Amino acid sequence: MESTFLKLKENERELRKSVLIEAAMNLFSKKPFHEIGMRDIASEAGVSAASIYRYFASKDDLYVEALIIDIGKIIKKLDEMEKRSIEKLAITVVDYMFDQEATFQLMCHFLVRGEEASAALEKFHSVQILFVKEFNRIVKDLTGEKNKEFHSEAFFASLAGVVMMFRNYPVLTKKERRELMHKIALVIIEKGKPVI
Amino acid sequence: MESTFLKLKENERELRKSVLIEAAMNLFSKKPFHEIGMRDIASEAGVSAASIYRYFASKDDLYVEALIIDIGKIIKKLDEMEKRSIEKLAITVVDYMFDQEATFQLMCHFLVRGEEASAALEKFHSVQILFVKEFNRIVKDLTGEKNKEFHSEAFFASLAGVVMMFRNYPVLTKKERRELMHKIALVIIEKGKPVI
DNA sequence: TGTACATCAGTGAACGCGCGTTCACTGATGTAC
DNA sequence: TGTACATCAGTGAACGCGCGTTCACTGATGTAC
Repeated sequence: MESTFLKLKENERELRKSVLIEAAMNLFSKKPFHEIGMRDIASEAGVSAASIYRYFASKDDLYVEALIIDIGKIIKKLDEMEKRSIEKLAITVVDYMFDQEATFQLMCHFLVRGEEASAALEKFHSVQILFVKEFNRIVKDLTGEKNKEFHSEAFFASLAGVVMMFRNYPVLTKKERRELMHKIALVIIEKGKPVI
Repeated sequence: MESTFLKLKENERELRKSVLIEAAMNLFSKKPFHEIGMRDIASEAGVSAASIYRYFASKDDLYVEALIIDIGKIIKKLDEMEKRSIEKLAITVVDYMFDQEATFQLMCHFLVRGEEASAALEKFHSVQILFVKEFNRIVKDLTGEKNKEFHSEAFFASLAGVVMMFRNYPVLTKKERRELMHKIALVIIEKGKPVI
């Protein structure tokens, strides 16, 4: 009985956390990443900034948990993808990173800062490893080949680089940028031909 | 006579600018990118923070000019490379981005922030286009093929992605990370085989 | 040669702001006896 | 049933700090006549 109550409370706590995380994720598409502060997230969620610290140790801690949930969604999306092919995988990944400002910004936020060695960064590193493994599994499932592990790592890293490089590419419209990224993604996976 | 004096003055001004830029570039390897402020750059250069604003309109303006100079150096380095091959090109690019913290951070700084539309960002966009063209030229010179333009774009973007993804990859030592990145870079250019 | 003026590098101090985070407190709910 | 106590979500206000940038000013150098 007691433990059930405790569990309910724990669930409720998790729910509250995810409300805060979703508020943050919402904001990312409304406001430039670097202009978002704790007060913004709080008011988006309808609470005070101080409240957030009941649930997260720091801003980076909230961010890393947000990214974890988001990565879970990507993995799920890739797993449930219909008519799976390596081309479709690439397009889906590129589109996700292009459209979900939150995902991309959070990913860069943690990837680009090295050093520092905070608790949040350690958490991120665990997720990073986990994601690489999951992505590798998905690629393996798809190709059936016993390809060496670093191939799928090369694959994802390349796609990430393409999105980073061209998501704000000048002159082009958003639509053209998307098409360019798709084109390049297909170049990357083009089989049996020189890549460059 | 007058115009000579004016020119000398202009030269001196450019020299002073480059002193500030070099001070900033120096700092990037000493201190995490996001902890560097105008006062740091100023004291590294031996002037006051206010002085910087005699030469640069803003922090981002200084940064973008620093990046321009750095990109010039990369292009020069790639052009002067001995025993040129596409493999060596890849390794050189990867190493440069891995070792020159300044280059990598500045590149990400401008690539990741979109929107905003500041004067500095517009400057960056010109350089971005210019760099893509130069890099394309180098790749073309090297391969001799009439490869389509987006191939060299795919190539560089992939390498950038690899560095972003693995430069702080946990568990591994710095040496192992470098080796991993080299390995992946070679996978990316591996010809006549499936990329993934 | 001397004097008045213009130019501009350089600066210390301050402005103004916003940030992440903490504190002391309230009030609601559940628990113990 | 009532009372004392514990727990904890939530908060307004403040802390403390550092940032990019501006301002009013000094002083050196060059120019004009």
